[in-house]
Amino acid sequence: MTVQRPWTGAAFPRAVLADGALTAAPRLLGAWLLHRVDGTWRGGRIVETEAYTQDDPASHSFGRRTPRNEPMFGPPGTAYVYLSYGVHHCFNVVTGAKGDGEAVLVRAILPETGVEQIVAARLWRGKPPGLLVNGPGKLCRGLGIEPGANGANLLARRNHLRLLRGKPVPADQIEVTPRIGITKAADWPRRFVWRVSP
DNA sequence: TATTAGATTGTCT
DNA sequence: GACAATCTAATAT
Repeated sequence: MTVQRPWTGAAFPRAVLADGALTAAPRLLGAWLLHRVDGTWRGGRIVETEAYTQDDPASHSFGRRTPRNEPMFGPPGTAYVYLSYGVHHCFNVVTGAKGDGEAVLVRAILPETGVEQIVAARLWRGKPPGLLVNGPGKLCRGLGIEPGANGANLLARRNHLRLLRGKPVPADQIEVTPRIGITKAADWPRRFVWRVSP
């Protein structure tokens, strides 16, 4: 089934995000992430997430509150975008109550609208990328998410960067694994993947 | 096919 | 000054 105009859907429920990153991360699978660039919506359903909480040594919010991690302490539904390795940007959905330093890193989506633009944006030295936008850096490049989106409200209807409610993914289709690319708390099972089974 | 090195810059110590 | 929630291309096998 293909949804023709996903951007007309309802915003993702704020209450789920307010419940915290550990609850929200699996619930965000199947939700729609959409970004309007030059009048065209790019996006698709989220298929991979990671949870980061304040008591987590791997989280940017671990320890003290700084200018960089400030958005993570904002209200649920806020966007947190940061520069990774001086090269890539990564996109998070802030969770927990305002004042809690929590977020869910969105690592991958299934491109379902604006696919041509996504593919074009990901061109790298003339080589065409695969269809699945897997990897947080590639996701931001493909969707055109930039630092300007940092702190934006993802649940506001008029925004260009939006998070919409999707059909919840059954628990038996969710795989839980350790997170990718971290050195601290590397064995914590806080990565959630929507196992796309045929 | 698997492993490794290099890019590149904001942030915090 | 060290390091990082990554990605790509090159090299080795």
